[in-house]
Amino acid sequence: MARAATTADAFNAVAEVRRRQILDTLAGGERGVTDLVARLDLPQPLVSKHLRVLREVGLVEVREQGRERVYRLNAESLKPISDWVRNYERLWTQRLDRLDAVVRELKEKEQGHDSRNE
Amino acid sequence: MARAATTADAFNAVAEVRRRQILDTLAGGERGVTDLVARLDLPQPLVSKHLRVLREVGLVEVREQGRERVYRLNAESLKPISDWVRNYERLWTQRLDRLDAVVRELKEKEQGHDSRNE
DNA sequence: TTGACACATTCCCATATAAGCATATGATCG
DNA sequence: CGATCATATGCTTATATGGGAATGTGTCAA
Repeated sequence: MARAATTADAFNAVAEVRRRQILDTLAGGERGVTDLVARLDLPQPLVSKHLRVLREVGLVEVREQGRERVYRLNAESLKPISDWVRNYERLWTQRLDRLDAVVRELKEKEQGHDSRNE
Repeated sequence: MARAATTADAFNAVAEVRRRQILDTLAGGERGVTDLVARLDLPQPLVSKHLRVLREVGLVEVREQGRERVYRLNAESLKPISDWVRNYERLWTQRLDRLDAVVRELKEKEQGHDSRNE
């Protein structure tokens, strides 16, 4: 088996930096393709291809306006990623908390008694 | 150019479901490879390969204990993902808020006056 | 109708993956 | 030392990607 398709889910779609850049740009509001091309300084076909992937995963939606295609972000599709990663945030903050605790302990020891081992 | 290497960053490493499962398992505590193999019901070489990718990205760390290699999670390496996605969480909660507002407005209209168009 | 504009699609290629299978490496025990 | 356990690595194959270049498609204006 090869790697899962980029269109398999949000995780795979978002793994590509350019696609994240596109989403970041769309977070600022709807944009036509030409606008995106200008802002990202990428060849138009490339942008269109990435947009297609994002569309297939539901991360963006299109609206036709004359001869323009206005893309907009659909942030909800990022929820699976958000949900998954949230369970881990606890872990590194905990770790920092514990570090804080250790630091406090050390300070108390330092002030209270003599230092056992320098 | 082909797709970015899976070892390019956490985004790419985590795109693979199996690798996420491994991380999920390690979130419950350190585990040796054989233990992981049993829990995930995957061929050992496959697990080892995935672990290597995770190691190269810094998502896990190893400790040698006799002839065992105990892997542990390094959650901080998920921070880039967490940081990136956090900016979007706002967007869909906002959207829900706005929906709430719309619903409230509709209810008020419904109760206050007659309905213009059913 | 013709031309310009806004996008999407197609073809091509270098690259590298995930998984399967076999085998190598390294530590431990008798 | 030889056998065994615990992991890692090597090799192969099917698959599909991102990007480049060229071209197709649909819309609007003159």
